[in-house]
Amino acid sequence: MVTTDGENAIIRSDCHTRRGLELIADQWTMLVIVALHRDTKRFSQLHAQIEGISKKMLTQALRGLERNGLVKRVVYPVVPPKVEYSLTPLGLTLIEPIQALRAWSEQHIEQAEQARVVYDQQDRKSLQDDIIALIQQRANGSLESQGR
Amino acid sequence: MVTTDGENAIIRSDCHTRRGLELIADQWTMLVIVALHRDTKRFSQLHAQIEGISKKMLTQALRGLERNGLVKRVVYPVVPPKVEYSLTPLGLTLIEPIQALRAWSEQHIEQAEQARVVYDQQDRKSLQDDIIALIQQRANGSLESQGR
DNA sequence: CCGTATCCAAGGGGATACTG
DNA sequence: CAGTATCCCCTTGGATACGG
Repeated sequence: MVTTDGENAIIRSDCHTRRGLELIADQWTMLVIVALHRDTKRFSQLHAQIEGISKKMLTQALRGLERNGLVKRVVYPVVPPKVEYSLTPLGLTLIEPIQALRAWSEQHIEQAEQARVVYDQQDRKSLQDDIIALIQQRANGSLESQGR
Repeated sequence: MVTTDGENAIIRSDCHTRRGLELIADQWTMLVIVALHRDTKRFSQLHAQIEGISKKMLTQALRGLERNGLVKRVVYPVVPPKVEYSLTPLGLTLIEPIQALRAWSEQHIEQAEQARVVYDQQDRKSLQDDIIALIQQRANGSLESQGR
């Protein structure tokens, strides 16, 4: 009996994939990398460019990227302060896989969101059904107690 | 004056990329997709295969994937219950970009983690320096108050 | 300008027990 | 087996104020 098995291997918590995901698998980190694609940027530029990110979250994402050698941080000792962020050579290697994700989003996100609409409609529908069934039950209950 | 500008465009909260990231950019979802790569799997199989995931988190990830049309859920009305999960055609299209991330991890994760060790060492070092400086300050302080 | 420090409300997520 | 429900702690993340 031949078991290729590769598909059923345990995805260990210390496998390369998971350690990789720990670095970038959140809502902000990949966006910061996208924003730094090609250009060096200042903190305030990034903050303005990524809609909705707070300073706290931006700082957090940048620190994580810097810590893992994906982003370089350069402080200019001037007043007012000036700090520039850029991708390191290692950080640049992430552009390709992230672009793949962006391309997927361009092509497929609408289909996924349409599926979601259908799913949520079904959800609401069965919720309604449940409520109707519940009302039926209660109605029967009061009829019974009236009957006795 | 020519401004290509493409690099400085605002990353809007409703752009395709961000809507795509909302679907999969967390610690578990992509792993579930990886686990379902090729094979249909039962809930318990997935739970066993993805080390460290709780039933709650697995359920949550699967519901999200199902909701967005990336995973198909089939319930067999038998005792004991049996539920099978598999990637939809749409879900299958995600394999490629995710494989790109896995490949990146294989190639680069060690370099990133080495950078992290260096970064953390520097952190500890400057913390030590700060403590030393603090002790110096206090020592000077007590000398001054003694002097008077 | 580029953050850090602090406070605080909201929710994430584990442990456990329970159901069909 | 495949979840759901509940409790509860602890983290997350926004708002605000402050510091270099």
